[in-house]
Amino acid sequence: MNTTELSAGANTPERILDIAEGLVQRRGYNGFSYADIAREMSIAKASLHYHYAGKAELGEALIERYTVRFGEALEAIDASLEEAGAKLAAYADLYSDVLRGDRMCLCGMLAAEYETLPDPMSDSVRRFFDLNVAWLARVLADGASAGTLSLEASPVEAAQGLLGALQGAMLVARPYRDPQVFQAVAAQALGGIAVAST
Amino acid sequence: MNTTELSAGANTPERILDIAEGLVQRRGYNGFSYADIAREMSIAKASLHYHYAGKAELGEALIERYTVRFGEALEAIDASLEEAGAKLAAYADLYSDVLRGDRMCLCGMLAAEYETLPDPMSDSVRRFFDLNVAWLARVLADGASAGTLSLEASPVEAAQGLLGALQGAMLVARPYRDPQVFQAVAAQALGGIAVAST
DNA sequence: GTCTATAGGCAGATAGAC
DNA sequence: GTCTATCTGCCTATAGAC
Repeated sequence: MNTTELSAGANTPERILDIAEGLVQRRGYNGFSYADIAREMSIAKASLHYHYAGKAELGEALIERYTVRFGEALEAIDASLEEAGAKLAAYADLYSDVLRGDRMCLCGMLAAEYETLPDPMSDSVRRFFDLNVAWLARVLADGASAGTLSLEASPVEAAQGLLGALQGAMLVARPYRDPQVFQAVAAQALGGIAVAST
Repeated sequence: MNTTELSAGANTPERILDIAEGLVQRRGYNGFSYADIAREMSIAKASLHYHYAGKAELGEALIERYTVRFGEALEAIDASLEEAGAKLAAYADLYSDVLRGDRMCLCGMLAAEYETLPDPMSDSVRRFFDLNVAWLARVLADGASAGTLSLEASPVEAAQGLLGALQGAMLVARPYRDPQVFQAVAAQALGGIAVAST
């Protein structure tokens, strides 16, 4: 996913989000503080509260921006690729981008911390997953009716399976600090569904 | 996995581990405190330090006990089942037990928080994964040479894929608070490998 | 072994000057 | 918008009585 910090000349609220996003993806919501952001920006802690009233509001903004970006990436895949298998491969690539710098998917990390999140944040995490499952289920159903994919479960169940496998791939790859582990896991998840690459 | 708190008459160090284990599985290492344990045990915070000098030592003890238990469960599977597919199903059941009470695998949770853990803890998490991958790779290789499983990757890669899929299944099931989601994801991960149920 | 008391630090957050 | 100063609360951890 294109979460890249091309924020050289970005405004302050965006730069805060960029830095906070990386911190959450690496250390989790409960593993970073305003002091971490302030240090990295060479700004005072108190200044951050001007842009985001509290940590909960910052967290919400983080998920909101991330979900919008992800949704746009999914639309871009729909616009540029036809075949379902190719779309799934592109989907997996979205995540392999994330792995650089020992990150996880923002919402995968927050799913682990789910029980400790403020309610608005946990609701937003769930919506991110809903978005992913809905998109995947549609692509899988299309592939199945076109005959290029074979599903052994319902499209929604298969979609949950794919999402889970990819999120899990990022999770277990962390202790090994080896992107290859993610690639192997992802390839296997996709391979279980693909039938013909035409 | 049988992590059940049958610790009615257990001694204090074990009861501390039981409660801390549940807290980490639900809230993460950075999401609980000595105060949480003390409250649940109706004991003073300071008393906990007599049994575990610091949070890091408690965390190490947690992973150590969990890994030993898990290893014993794997040995029990080896002792009671012959066919590789049946062993894999029993392995998945180990995790579905964990899900009760909105928990994750202890080490799956710690893998997310990996970058924030004290070194001895992160090393132990990695050892837990190594143990799992080694066991799974052996079972998969046995199944492949017996002809009951078909592998499209090396045994180790397939093992990583299976581990990742199951850990991911626990992760994405959390926002839905629905064990069925885990079951669907797990079934799909296993289905991608099974060939003949004889 | 468990307690009370407390140290010392860092968290998130606010007030008010500039 | 950003700063300094400060508040309050919780955290991990220790000292020492019982």
